Amino acid sequence: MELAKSFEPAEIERRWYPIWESRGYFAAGLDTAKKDNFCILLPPPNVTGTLHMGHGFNQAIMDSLTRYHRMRGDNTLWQPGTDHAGIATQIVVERQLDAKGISRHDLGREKFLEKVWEWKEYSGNTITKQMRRLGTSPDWSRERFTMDAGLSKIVTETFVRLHKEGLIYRGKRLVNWDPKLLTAVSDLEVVNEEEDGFLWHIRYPLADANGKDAGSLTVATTRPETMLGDVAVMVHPEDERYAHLVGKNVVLPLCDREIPVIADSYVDKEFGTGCVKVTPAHDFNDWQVGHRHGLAPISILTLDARINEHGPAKYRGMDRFEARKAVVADLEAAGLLDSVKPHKLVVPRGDRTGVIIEPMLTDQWFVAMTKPGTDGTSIAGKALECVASGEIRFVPENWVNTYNQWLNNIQDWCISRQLWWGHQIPAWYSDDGRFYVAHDEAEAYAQAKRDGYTGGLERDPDVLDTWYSSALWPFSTLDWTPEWPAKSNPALDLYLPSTVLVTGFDIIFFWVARMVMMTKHITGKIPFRDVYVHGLIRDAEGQKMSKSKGNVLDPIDLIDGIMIDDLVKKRTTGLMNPKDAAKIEKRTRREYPNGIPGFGTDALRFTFLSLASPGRDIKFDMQRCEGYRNFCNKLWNASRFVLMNCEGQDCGLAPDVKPGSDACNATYLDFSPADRWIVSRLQKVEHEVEQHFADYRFDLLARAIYEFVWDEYCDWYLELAKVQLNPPSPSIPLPEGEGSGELAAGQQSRLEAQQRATRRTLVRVLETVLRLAHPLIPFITEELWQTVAPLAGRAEATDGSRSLMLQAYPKADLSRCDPVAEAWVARLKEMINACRSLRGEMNISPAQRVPLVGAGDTAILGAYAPYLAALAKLSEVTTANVLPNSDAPVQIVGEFRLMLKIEIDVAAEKERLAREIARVEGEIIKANAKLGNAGFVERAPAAVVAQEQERLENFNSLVEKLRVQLGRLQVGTEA
RNA sequence: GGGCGGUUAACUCAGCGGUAGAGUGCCACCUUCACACGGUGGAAGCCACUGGUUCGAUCCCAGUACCGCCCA
Repeated sequence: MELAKSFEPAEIERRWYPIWESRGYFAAGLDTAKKDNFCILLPPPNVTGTLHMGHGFNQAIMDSLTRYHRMRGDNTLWQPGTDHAGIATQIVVERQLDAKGISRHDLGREKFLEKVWEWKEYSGNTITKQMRRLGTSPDWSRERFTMDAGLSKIVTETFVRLHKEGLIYRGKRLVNWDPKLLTAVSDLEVVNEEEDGFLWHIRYPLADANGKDAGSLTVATTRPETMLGDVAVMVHPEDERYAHLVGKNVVLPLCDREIPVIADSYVDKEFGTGCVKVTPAHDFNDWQVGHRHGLAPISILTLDARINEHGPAKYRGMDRFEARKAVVADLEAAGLLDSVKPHKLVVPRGDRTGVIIEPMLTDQWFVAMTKPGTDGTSIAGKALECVASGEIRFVPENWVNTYNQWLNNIQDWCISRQLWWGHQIPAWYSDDGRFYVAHDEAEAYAQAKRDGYTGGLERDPDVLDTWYSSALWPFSTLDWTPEWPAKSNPALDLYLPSTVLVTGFDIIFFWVARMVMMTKHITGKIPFRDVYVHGLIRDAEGQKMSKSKGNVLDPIDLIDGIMIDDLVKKRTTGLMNPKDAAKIEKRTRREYPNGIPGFGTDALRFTFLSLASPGRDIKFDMQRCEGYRNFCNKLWNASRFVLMNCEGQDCGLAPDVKPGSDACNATYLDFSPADRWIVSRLQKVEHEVEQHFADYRFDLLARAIYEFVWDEYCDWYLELAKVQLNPPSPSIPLPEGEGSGELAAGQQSRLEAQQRATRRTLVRVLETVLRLAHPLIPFITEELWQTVAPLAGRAEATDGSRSLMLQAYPKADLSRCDPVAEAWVARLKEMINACRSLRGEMNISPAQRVPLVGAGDTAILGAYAPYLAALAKLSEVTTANVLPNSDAPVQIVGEFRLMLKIEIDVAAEKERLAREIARVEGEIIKANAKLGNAGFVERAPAAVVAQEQERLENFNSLVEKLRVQLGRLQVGTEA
């Protein structure tokens, strides 16, 4: 089959993916006899929409690892699935309903959930379709969803267990409350950011038994409206200014209440007036203070953040911001407002809604993080231990700090959410305030009965934090059972713990730490051995990609390409704030005036992997993507070349011929130093690649492959092979002693043996490269391999029923490294480069062939001659013991001197030589200085000193020859 | 306030105790029979700054500046 002239990815991708999938190549390996098992859990994407660049990046890494281990013959599982993403998904669906003027309450819980399930089907399918476009190879037959029946059952089971152990509890606590969503959220779902605000100084008059004006205390606050819920004023115990007032009362303005002045070291004497109001129901720190001082909190806000019945009648029903204005105005009217100053403060906002989070006193469920369990260790303690002991390893390891720091300061985890979409909490309430945590309603009733309660039970309407079920992912997706380990299955036995978790640092707390905690606590096993933490994909300016900024890229658009109008439309529809549209459109049109060209999946994947340097975020650079698309094209065309030269030819693959065997001798296969060199280099690359996979250094791995293919195989070996396949034309004299003229029969057969060896090397190296690169760029390699492999003797069947996916991954055979051949080629390259740079400096057109005279070992020069002639565009190569006396430019390569026989500008050549002499003299001065330094000679390692001496000798000999050459020019011109 | 990372060519990034690298871009030449998504040659860097350790520092250590992130 003739290959297209250039690589056209679209059709190839469309064709291969269904073949791989339908043939079951992605299926989990369940061979219990194998000792190497490799498993990756897909961080389940949220069913809130579509995949973004971060997913593409994350998945390119995981798929490369999976394909690599699968080819290595390991039992392999890449476990896919999606996350119900409680809040996020509920918001998406609510917004859709909103557009039709319907609220979720209009529908009712049951009907609303039906709508969400519909959305889940749609979104889930979109995501898995996109993953397929990325060429990912998870075991789709094992796809899970966090709200599947099986996973839900495990959620209930763990909840009941933890509750029984006293590690899940219900309590009235101050929690982060989102007044828009009307639900509690966890600490992690609150984003604290500094914003501009004000600091109000308010005077609280001292209460005096006689009713006279006894002065006042001035408190500073950023939230004046919360004063309605004040229960005290506090000062620092060592603050002399206020010491005499501690224990007295002040009158709370606007409210008809007296509150005490207390002393607590929490107060910062230097901040504001050194005098702080205490509002335990609306501030986390004040809650602690109130608790220490036995002050009952007064909650003044309703759940939607309006003043409630505990506030003065005037303010009741006002929104918190409206109330703030009213309170400030009234204080001012009363002459109690001392000052208002601009002030920067940290404002907590809900990460989903952006509204200001209100600390709110509510009944919620919590997981106890630091309370010792029945085995004496807390959940957080276990998570710390797993990492401290080295059972779990972070890559790069500095993330351990982040992990430890968080776990060492962890608060109990609020897991209840006042939402509808999610796992409903398995707790049932009696009419009289008792509750029963059970696997199901029947069990709850049984418990109630034993408890002496015979009335009705009502299930807790709340659902669990979406991360609760995510925390169970490492074992819930493997169909863990409550009876485990008595009842298990092969996947669970083989793949818990999994090998590596590949994730961004943004979810170390949300997800990674919680998986460790829950998996370790419930199963006693760690969830995974390695945590490979990669950076975030940012846009070209280093900005985080977000819909509202309008800088998101869809990985599919980089694969297929997109017209500018479509891109603008995509970026500007469905905005939270439609006002951004104009700005986004302008920016997009400026950045992509012609839209985005399609690069294909392989190029995109290769780009992601190349950019995956550890410990840093990625500014996504489309030009890099273009460069790697070009690389794919290069590989494609190199394959075309090999096929053109090898298809239908004898590629030296007679069945009984193995490298090193007797049959592999000069009469059948005559490998040149160039052949042996490329094979030698190949071993080194294979070796490097193995190391880079083990170290998760995908950037170096991609580069090793890139450089081998382009710089070694294409730029050099293919060019050298052309010489071997097309014997030198008679115009280039053969080395001395071999003569020109008719080839003798023996020479003819030797030539054939050489060409056979060349073809064999061409095709075998290429075939190996395709296997080597397949985990990174699966489509192009598969397509090419189908044609290349039969020629390389790697595939018996040529009907297309075999796949590169199932081939063995190349393994380095370092005994095939060949230093002699490497040195031979290195010197040849030097000579060719020397000729090329001479040509360049002499401004010789690439089209012009020029003659060369070489002086030095004539046998070696003779062997190099045909290669030199072809690669340096020489019309003829002659050898001589002494270079002719001429003005022609000369390059010195080791012991060899190469002269291009051309007419030149003598002045220019003299200048060139002088420049070169100056450069080398500079090096000589540096080397001499070094070697003249007693400290260096005495203390530096002998090898380093010897190396320096050798350099110096080389420079000295070079400069001498250069001077001779320059001298000859001067003599020549003077004569 | 605590912690982490970054600063290397115009851009995006590797690297590393002993000769500073790649891709893209730029300049010149070349449509040579795999590839113009190409070839050959070339220009381009006080490796942020200041000290220290060392025979030797872009690299290790300390500090400074700037940029970014996380936590409180």
